[in-house]
Amino acid sequence: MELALSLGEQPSKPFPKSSRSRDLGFCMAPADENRVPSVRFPWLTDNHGDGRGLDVNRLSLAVAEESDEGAAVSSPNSAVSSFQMDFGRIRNGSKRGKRDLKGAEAERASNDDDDDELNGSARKKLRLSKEQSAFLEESFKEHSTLNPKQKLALAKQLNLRPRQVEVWFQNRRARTKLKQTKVDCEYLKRCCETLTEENKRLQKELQELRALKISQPFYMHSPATTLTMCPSCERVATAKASAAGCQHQRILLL
DNA sequence: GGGTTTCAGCCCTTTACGTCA
DNA sequence: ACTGACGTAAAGGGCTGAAAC
Repeated sequence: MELALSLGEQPSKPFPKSSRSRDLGFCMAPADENRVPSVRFPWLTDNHGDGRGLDVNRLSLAVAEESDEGAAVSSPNSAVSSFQMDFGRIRNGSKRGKRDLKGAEAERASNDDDDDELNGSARKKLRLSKEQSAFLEESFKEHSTLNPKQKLALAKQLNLRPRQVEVWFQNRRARTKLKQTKVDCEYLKRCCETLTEENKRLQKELQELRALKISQPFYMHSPATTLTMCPSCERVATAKASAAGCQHQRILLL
């Protein structure tokens, strides 16, 4: 499978909505770089005869042509799922259903023979091939969002429906955000631990000083208002201690 | 020019499926 | 063979901005 696509041009609206299209500003490695999907796809030349994964070749879908936003050719299983999903959406009157009505109708018109097989069946989830995932990943590194042209180009290049590319990018952004959230969470956790340690240390110091106050009550004559900060050790000291050159004694009135 | 409607894109949550230990 | 955890494709709904009216 040849994967050579230049998305050269910048999206016309790369991050069109400031509040919603948040540029996460970093690029993470794919979560499952080494994962090799074992499901084989019939549009890949070495797929045949494996017997593993979805046996979509046996579905009597004669149509490889997709009408969805102009994608040229798609996989048989994506054709199956696309039809099923569009049909469901239209039946339910969902927003997406309305959006895809035209394409789905066209598709259905060319798939009338398959109605009986597909009615009421659950969606068939496909897994993208390693090559498809890798290419999408590369594209994502270039831009985390796609304009319609880029989406179509990617879809055509990868033999996917534009909707699949769109969904992949949505899910990919979600994964990126989730990872970033986890990283942030870890950072905050460490901050919290550090602050807890600091708090413990200060509490301990406070206890020591209180004990000192009890054991050496004569140092405690000065009222709190006369306390000054020792410039060398930056601790609060009595005026007397300070005037005497501050021996860095921990004399505090608490 | 401002209000309304429609459309499309995005995000978030959930569902369902595939894979693996 | 079975099962639970995990990853991920996809659905559905809400929100928003842009364009058309």
